[in-house]
Amino acid sequence: MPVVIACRQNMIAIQDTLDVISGKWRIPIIVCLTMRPELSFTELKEELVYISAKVLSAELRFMEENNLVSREVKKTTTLTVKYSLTAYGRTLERLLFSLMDWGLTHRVQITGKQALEVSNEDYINALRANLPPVVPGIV
Amino acid sequence: MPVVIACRQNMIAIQDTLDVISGKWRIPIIVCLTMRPELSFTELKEELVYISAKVLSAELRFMEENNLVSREVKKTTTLTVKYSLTAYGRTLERLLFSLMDWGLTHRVQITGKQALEVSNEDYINALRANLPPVVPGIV
DNA sequence: CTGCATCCAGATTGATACTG
DNA sequence: CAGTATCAATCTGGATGCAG
Repeated sequence: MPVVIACRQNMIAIQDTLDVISGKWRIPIIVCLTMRPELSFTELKEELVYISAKVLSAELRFMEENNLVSREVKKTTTLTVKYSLTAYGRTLERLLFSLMDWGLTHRVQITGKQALEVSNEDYINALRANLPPVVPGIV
Repeated sequence: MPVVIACRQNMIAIQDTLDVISGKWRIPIIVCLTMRPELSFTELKEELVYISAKVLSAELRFMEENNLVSREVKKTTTLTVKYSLTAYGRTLERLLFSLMDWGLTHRVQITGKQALEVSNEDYINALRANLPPVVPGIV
């Protein structure tokens, strides 16, 4: 039996996790909500700089369905909605550190340099232009 | 300063790792080469069941450029090329177990069931139809 | 303010056919 | 056997405009 069939349960589990954290904005959203535990839709949108309302909305709903984010409507004078990570959502933190550690090592492995230095400006431009600020041709 | 800017170096590191392991076939390829440490192009293609030669070729070259896979040409009577994980490629293993653990927990969290049972046949059909065998609407 | 609907562009993956 | 080239489909993310 092919390995890809025999190991399917394990690979599906890995893929499930990747599905939850893949995409252009999922990691940034999680990091924002980690650093600033409660944010409104507009605050999140400003933190994320170039995300569109449609995409932010879709991502937040996806994360809600996955129990990672809680959505709380505040009925003050003006309607606001507060988003925050659930306790379960915070279990992703350890995983993100593991991913970060490997990624930092990988930069060294591939480029021989200690870390990638990206200026604020370059990073903002990369976000706008929809280009990841990575070493061209590698990674 | 927006969180997404202030934390850019960390997020880039996470994204670097995700870029290396994301995509339909990267995880399956790594798992195949873990279970069977040396495989030819055709053997790999058979293990992966529905991958096309073009995609397999592109993925292997990408992984070679990232030092994860080594490519060795054997000049016997007939040309064969053996692929295997490098020592560096095997450093991904720990990460994959972390991803797998979270994914298994996630299934329980979302569906309330201990694990997803997918038959060989269903999994093969999903590979062919280009559909991940996941819970519809969730994950 | 908080989103949804529509339409659209670019990237990813695949099918098919062909080469050294 | 080990790929490459070309063309097509599908998927993701985005721009714009509108509504509760």
